[in-house]
Amino acid sequence: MSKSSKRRYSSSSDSAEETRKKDLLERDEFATRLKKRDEEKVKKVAEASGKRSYEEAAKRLKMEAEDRDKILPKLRIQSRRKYLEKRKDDKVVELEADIADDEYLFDERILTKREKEDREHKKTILKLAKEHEKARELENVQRYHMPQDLGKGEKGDYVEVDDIEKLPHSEQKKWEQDQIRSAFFKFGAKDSQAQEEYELLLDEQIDFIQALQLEGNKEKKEEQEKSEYRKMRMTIEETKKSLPVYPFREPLIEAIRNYQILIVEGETGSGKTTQIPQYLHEAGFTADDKKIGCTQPRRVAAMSVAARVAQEMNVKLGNEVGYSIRFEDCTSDRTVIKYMTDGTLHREFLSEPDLASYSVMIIDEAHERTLHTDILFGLVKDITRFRPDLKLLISSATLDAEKFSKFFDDAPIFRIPGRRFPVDIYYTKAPEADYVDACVVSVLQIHATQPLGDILVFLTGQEEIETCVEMLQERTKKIGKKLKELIILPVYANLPSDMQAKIFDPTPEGARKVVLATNIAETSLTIDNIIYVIDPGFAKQNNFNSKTGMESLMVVPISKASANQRAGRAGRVAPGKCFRLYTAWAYKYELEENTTPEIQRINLGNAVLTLKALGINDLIHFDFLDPPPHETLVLALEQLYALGALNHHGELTKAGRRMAEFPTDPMLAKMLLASEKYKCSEEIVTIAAMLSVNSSIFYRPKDKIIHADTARKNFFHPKGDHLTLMNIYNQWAETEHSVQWCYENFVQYRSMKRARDVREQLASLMDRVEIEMISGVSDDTSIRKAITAELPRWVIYHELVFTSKEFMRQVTEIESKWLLEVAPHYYKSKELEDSTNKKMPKTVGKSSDTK
DNA sequence: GAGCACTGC
Repeated sequence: MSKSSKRRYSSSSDSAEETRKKDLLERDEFATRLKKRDEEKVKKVAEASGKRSYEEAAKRLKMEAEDRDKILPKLRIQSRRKYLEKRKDDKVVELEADIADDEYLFDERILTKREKEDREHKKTILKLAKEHEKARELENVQRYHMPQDLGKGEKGDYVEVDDIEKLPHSEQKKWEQDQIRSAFFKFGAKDSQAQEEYELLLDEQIDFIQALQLEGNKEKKEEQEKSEYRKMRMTIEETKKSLPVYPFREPLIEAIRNYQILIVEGETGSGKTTQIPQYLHEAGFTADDKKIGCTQPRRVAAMSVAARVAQEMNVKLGNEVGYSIRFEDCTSDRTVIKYMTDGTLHREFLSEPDLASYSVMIIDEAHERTLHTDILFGLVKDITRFRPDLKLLISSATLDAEKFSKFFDDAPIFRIPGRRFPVDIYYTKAPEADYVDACVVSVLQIHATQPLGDILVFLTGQEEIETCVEMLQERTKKIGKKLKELIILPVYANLPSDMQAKIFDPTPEGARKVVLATNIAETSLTIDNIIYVIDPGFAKQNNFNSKTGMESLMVVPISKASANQRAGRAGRVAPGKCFRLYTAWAYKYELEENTTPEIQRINLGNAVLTLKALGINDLIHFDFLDPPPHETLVLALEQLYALGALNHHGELTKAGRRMAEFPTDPMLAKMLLASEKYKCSEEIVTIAAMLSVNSSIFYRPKDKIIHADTARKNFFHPKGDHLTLMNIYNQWAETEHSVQWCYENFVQYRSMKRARDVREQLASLMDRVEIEMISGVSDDTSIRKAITAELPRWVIYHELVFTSKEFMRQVTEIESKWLLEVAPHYYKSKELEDSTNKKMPKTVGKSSDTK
């Protein structure tokens, strides 16, 4: 190195040092501004409601109700006028879809009898809407299925037939109702005798052998006797006392007082999720304006549990008891019991790193080991060290408790029994080569030989399910009317909501329902009346290869824990049977004990950025329950450096601090920031929103593939998928977010609605990170330049996925010189020239998502 | 011409 160049090097390093210092200073200033903003917001909320006693609050509620009654007629006229001005049939349809979606949300725990009432109710609403009245306020009332905000003793115009019945149900209520129904099930000699002759109809059969029983702790007889009693209407108080957790109330409170961290081991149906926060509230843990927090892995769970607890405590949802999930914060300054999703708490850490407003934090369903729950373990463990007053409860199903206890410095384990019926487990004598075919045979075999009761089959994906549906339809048609009716229903996340809802329709008398489901039925959906489970033992799993940076979605054998969870689905209503399409030997020796936790399987870009923003610099030594692979962390850090979120010291830059505000992959966050420079923030926000609804925009049913694909071609943009996505969104927005439009174009309304929600959230976050929303100033090129910031390479792909082959999803063509413009710290011009000579892979520059 | 388990922010 020559002297002059050496000098130049050192001087440039000096200025780099200055830039770094300046950036860090700006970052801290930005962080201070954010904090101030948050504090002002909190202050405003507090001022608005003030510190009121309980009586005052009740009084105010009543006054509010009176006020509203006064202005209600006025509002009605206003809303009617507005409605007439902008009369669109779409609106009515949209309302219908909204209701359907909301119903779907809650239907999981809803009874068949109720569904009828629901449908009636929906019709009434639509009728009303069509009369051009109350449309607006109905929308508000119906949105969350909340009881109306009325004073005591008052009745609203369209109060639900039975307010209590309308509320989402907790596990416990479900249990109670299940008991009633189980009494009606027909298990009799008459059935099996009559069906013996059908066995001859089946040309093939699978030999199953019973190996063991998944133990239940309730005998059927005992429960059936009890069900007579249960049929009588129980008061809330009686119901609460009948829960398995109830006898443990005092010892549990005692244990929580004595120990800072407690592992609560309890099976489903023990009532722990709904009762423990109430016990703690009653025991005075919410004094001094402190809250009890409880995290759930799923949105629906957070909402429905909160609703149940509000009902039990006889308060309005959102006041003393509330929930907070993305897009929806249903809490107030009076909230003392707050249910939330684990991801929400993770985000909350950014504005309240010490959880100062909580006295107790409950991490529920810890055994599910979601990414957010795993990160929370490390964060809350850290906090308990400097906040001795914070109580921590880790609630989990059996088996994992010991592990949690060990992680949390040998915290004591508190065991609560659950309630479950026994499930007989059957294995095949020999391995099955084609498990889809084996499923079909097993279903027919059960249908022909076993007493009535619905069947749940676990398959791996949409295609498999569609094949299986076809095969079953064909076979049952051949057999004809000799067998009882078999209702075949598919369910997977990408299936439109109205079709999903069909699995909740009651099975007609004398018929049998068979539900073909993905893993969605393992935890997310609970279907009534399932007596038989068929488990081929496979699932699709996402895996991230940090060496290639590629994600893969492949069919893998499930774990023992997962197999037992599936079997348990048969024992909710009555004693059940689970048919495993693998051998007992395979179960014992080939299946893993537990599914690899998510944190070890996925790209950690966003997680690492959030942790950095929380001031955790040494991620390699962060206290993980199960640490992610070293390479994954390194790759995430490298990627953040490439995006300019970290400087070469590994410190968070100002850009990084801003990026951390977005609940997206860091690549997308960078793209959003870059839109400022290229004056296309509106467009980029749309694209980011569309990208984050992850490729479930198109609905592609097997029988209408051609139609669906033609419809898709209409949106094609020659410059790439990102712009195509923007086209789709804009066209949809132009139709005023029409449902009809979605149907016509084979676009999933649910996904589009979600994109709209995400878009709104991103837009407000843009304001938060001080970026103006600009549109229409720029052309395709600047939009594509901004996209380039997403990932400074030659083609921009949003995802790299290995399924049957390597796929780039969402591809946009870019020019190599833009890389230099966007990421000068990462690319040198020489490097680019060299590599442009190299032969590109075939897919480069081609659009993979829209052909 | 190919394909996309499930969540969550």
